Amino acid sequence: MESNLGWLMNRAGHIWRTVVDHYMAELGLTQTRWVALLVLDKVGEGCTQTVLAANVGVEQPSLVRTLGQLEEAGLIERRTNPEDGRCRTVWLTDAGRELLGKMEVVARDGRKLLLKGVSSEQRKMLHDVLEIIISNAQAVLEEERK
Amino acid sequence: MESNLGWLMNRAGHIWRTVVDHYMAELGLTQTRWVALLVLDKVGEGCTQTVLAANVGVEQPSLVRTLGQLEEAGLIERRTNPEDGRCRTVWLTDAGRELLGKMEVVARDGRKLLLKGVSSEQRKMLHDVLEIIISNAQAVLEEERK
DNA sequence: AGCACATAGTTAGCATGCTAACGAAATAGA
DNA sequence: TCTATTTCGTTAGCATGCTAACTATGTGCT
Repeated sequence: MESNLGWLMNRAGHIWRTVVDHYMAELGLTQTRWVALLVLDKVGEGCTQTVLAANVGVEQPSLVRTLGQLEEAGLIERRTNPEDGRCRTVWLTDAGRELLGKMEVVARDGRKLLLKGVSSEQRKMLHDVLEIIISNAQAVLEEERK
Repeated sequence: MESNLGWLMNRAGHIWRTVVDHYMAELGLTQTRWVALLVLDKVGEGCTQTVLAANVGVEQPSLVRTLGQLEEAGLIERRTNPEDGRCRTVWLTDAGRELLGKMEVVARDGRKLLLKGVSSEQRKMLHDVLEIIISNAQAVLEEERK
């Protein structure tokens, strides 16, 4: 019954990303890159790479590579931070902002397809439960780190 | 509000796997390998590699590598199929079955930690909603394939 | 029977995730 | 003040996912 909830969580998360990626590919973006862009927009421009990595859900070195690619593609830029020489802040370029507009349309359309047959009540519950699970997981990982 | 449901789905699926993996590592297993073993058990021994790959949620070549590793570790074996020379069926060895027993304990404990604070009603709804989403996604991918 | 096509598994090579280790800059403590 | 530690970004190298292409076997059409 609930013995495969973890299993379903994984499948659902993975296949969701695959579907959206299918459409994002038409914009010339790979999964890694559009995820980074969307999260940058969500977190807010000017954040540090560490903060961005944590929100994307990858380790810093993984993000460094992706940001390098996005920078090379002229979608973002990294600026040095006068207040803290260790950090570099991340910003969208005009081209990046323009692309993001298109991406949001794609993400919304994908969401609509994937949530077909799911009531608004269920959506709300899903949202809440997912947040609980993520919070629990973070607590566990935090605890284990010691 | 619901604009980041896809985002949460992904995070939750990913972090769930990370947490369980944390404990599975103590059994000497990597994420890829324990997932394959659990799914083999769920789908049933004697299935073909294609069926197993579909259920694990990876492409065949990815699974081939993993099965090679599991076979080398003496946890599974691949047998030729007398009825269809193209297929090879996958079976657990005694060592594999024994390890699986331990893995199920780990998976159950992990699930317990991750679902803390989630009511049984919410669990049921989560289960149903995830199945709807997966089903929708499969339909979309199927459609796109044409 | 024979030829085109489909299917299962595999191999090769690329993309992307990770950990480990490093340098530069900030911070804390003697 | 100056030394040890922490933090941020990076590089290097390994593990694992993917697609493309190949071989072997089965299937279907003529």
